[in-house]
Amino acid sequence: MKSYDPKKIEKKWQSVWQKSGIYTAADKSRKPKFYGLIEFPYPSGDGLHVGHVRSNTAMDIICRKRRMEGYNVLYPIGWDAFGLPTENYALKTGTPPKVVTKRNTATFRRQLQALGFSFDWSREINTTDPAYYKWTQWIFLQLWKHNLAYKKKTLINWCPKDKIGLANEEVIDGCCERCGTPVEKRQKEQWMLAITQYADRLDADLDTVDYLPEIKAQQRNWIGRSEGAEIAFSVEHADSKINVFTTRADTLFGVTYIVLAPEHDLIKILKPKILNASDVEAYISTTTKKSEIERTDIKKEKTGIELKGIKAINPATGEKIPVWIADYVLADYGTGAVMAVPAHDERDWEFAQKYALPIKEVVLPTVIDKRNPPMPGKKSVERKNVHALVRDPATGKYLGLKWKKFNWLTFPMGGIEDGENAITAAKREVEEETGFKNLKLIKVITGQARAEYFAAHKDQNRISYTTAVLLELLDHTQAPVSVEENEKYDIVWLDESKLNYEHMTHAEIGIWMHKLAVKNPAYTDEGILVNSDSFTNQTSKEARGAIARKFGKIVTTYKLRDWVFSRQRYWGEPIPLVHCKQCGWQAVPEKDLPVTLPPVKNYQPTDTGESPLAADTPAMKKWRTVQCPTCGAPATRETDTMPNWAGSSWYFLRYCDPKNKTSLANQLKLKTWQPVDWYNGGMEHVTLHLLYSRFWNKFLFDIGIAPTSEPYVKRTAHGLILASDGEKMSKSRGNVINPDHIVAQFGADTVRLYEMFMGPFNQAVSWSTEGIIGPRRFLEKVWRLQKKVRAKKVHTGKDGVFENVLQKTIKKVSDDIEAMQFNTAISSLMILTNDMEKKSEISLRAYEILLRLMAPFAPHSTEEIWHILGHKKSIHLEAWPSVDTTKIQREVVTIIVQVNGKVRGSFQTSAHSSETEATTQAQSVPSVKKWLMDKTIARVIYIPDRLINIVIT
RNA sequence: GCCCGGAUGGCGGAAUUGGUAUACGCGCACGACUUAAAAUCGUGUUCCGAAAGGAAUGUGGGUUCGACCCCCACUCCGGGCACCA
Repeated sequence: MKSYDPKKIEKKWQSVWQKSGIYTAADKSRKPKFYGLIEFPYPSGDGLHVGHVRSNTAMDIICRKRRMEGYNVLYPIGWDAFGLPTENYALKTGTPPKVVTKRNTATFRRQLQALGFSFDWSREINTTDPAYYKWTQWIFLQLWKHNLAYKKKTLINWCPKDKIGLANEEVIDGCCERCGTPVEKRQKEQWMLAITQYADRLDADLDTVDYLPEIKAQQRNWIGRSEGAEIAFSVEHADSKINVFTTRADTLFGVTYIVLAPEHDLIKILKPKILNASDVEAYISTTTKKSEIERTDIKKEKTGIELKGIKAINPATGEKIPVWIADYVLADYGTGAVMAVPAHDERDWEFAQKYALPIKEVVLPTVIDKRNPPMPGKKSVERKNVHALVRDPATGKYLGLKWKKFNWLTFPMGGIEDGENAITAAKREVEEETGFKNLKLIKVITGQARAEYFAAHKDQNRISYTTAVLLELLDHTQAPVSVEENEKYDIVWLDESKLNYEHMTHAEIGIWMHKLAVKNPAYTDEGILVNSDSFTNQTSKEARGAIARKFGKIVTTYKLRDWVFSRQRYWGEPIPLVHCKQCGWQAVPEKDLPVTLPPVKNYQPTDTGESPLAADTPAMKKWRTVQCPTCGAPATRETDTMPNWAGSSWYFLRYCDPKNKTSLANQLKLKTWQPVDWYNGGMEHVTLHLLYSRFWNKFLFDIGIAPTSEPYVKRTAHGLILASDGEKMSKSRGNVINPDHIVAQFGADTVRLYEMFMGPFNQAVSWSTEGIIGPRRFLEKVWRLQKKVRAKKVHTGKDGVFENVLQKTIKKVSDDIEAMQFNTAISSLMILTNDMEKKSEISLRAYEILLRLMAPFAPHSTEEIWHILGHKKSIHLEAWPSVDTTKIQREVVTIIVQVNGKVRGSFQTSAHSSETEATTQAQSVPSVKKWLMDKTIARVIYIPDRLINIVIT
């Protein structure tokens, strides 16, 4: 037997597979189809990353298993090759992006092939190939024809370093996603795609797909669906109305002012009436000059300015309220105007506090005393109460009353009488009940709380509206306390840890403690309405709908914005439109597609931010000048290009028919392969790319091209591979692992196994240079098992006691691959291998089952052994082993014996023993006996075939 | 601040979802083979303890015959969103 030498066998099999085309997907087949997809790589100059290897191997294992299970599998590969790094490289070196791309894809192709992925290379695509981007342009034209693409002068995010407009999605913490430079705002005409028109479906249809829950959550979060109400506030002495969007219509009676975004249109209309117009203008100009980071910095203090002379009218109360502008209100969310309810919104509270605006409470926190709930049928009495929280600064303890007649522990408390406020009432109660009279007010714990309970001593239900006041003891001087009061309770001092509903009688205490703990006292939760006219005493939920319907209308808004689709760059798909002075924007006729990128000398965007295609050179002028397709007059091409999200928004469709010259893909072929059954990729793409491609697919579905409304049935995500220092791999840190090197050192099969074994697939893991030897040793062990195979070519039906282990492994590996638990699948293969190694000989049948189970993980070495065993056909065309579940059950089982929950021994017995049998046997186990001596058995818990727990007293 | 994850030996990580915690791999120690080394194989490897036994899954409580797993409170780490009204 030769020794295992991956260098000799891997190249050989790769070229055999390539020549025989065993991974080529058949457009026509009687087998069921399976479409497995990975995110096609961006062929960067750095070459393949070990992270690519991880995700590609995972889907490769799944696809290989599907083939063995009898599926017609499509596992395609291509290049998402438009984009900035290539263009920047071209800029630096003068090498045309086309050339760079060709070189990089060649490297990637070689690297991917060296890892033995079962891609159907005959379907390779490249987004920068004019034959491909012809259809990207075609799709754009369909969007344009359906009014989903429009040009709009808009404030865009501008990166001064890259000189490029960025989509909101490409701005991270106010900085450019690529280079980290703070982003500026610039006015620019941009092509936009109206993705917001699909917002509702993009959200709702998530219910129909099988994505990991966290992926759905992130998509929903990004779409930001929010149901609320739009309410119009009329402006005094003006025709204009201010529309606000709110999710809390129940707080309408608490609105004390209105705030407009500085960009709000109404400001210009109202300008003649604004008394302080010049100050207002000054404020607006300072805010628009602020950078995105400054403006959205949540920690900064809010600023604003009142529109003097303007009053809005609260439609619910008829009150005249001031109108402000402030940059904490976003122009492009909702209506760009908010109704401010400082009592119930933290931002409004902060603003009101700063500018001394009134605060009106309309929602009270409500508790029902669980220990003492209102009794149905008893009459209800309302009371206004005060609770006095008195702290002794010397000890930090709080004054409490331990009642003698009832099992109560309370604060000093009582009703607020006529002529009193909460503070005077609190001080009076403290003195009456405890005698302490020298008290300092710390604060009124803002607002009332509403509590419902049954007052047994009065046989009535109480609804109390209680204010809590925090006081501090100045000294221990005590006035005499009446005999009557003294008989009621003892004074106790309570530690802060006792201030909760478990120890104390007050149901409201949780509210007090919460309010004491937070800085911002606005009550933003739901409750019961007060001061709200006919809505008073309704719950927030009831009132929200009712008020919205009475004073406005119910609407849904989204955080999602339209997609900025223009880039002022060279290395992207030219937007296929021309502009004619007479006819306006015109589509390039379909027969003239693709609009190809002309060669240019200089890839540098102009300082005004125009694409190199707009450069003032004769060659570019010549490229730009065309005839208007409608009137024939001279017209000009659009010089903006598409973002690199464009090509990846529909590539999964092109794979179905990659060479089609007359349509983006043949309808029959699309129907054969769509939708993608399983799409795996990085978490970093689950918001943007996933959303954009779902949008394009939905649009293509609507116009009858894509066969399904959702492109992906199932979406999973892999974790990152970090360097051994736990940091991200990067050239600058010098901690990058090059797949070429490790393939050369250990072989592709070892690399594949290691990357699948190193940790849970969905979690980030650090690369370990030491750990990779484990999988290599494992492969060598499997290799050496060859010599233990008894009687080659003779199969027997079963393998005795060993059969059980074998069947369990088949089940475990099969299940684990489906759940992407590759690490435990490999672990169970190792266990089986270790078992086999301990035997003096193994059956050919058992060995071949092991090889077939391993084939998706280690395709080269298993193929080689398969042929050494005498097979002529590829192992990858063999059937996946099936489980015989009857053989998983064992006849003899080990039962664990516990005494009082602690393991004291175990015994072997036949399966399915009765409880009585098991109990008798358990009691006779020597190591158990001594624990049972002189003890009475109180109870026995028996889990059949597993465990018995004897409870003694 | 909000929403998702996560915390288990020296290290990466298992645990049938409430039933023997630490599978599998790395590392380490000792042994075999060898002139020697590498490779390979064998044995051991959570902690305390000579042993009997005890303790232990981030911390503190709870439910249970029994908790890594469920509940409550908290600490730390990672990811996403972030003035979204």
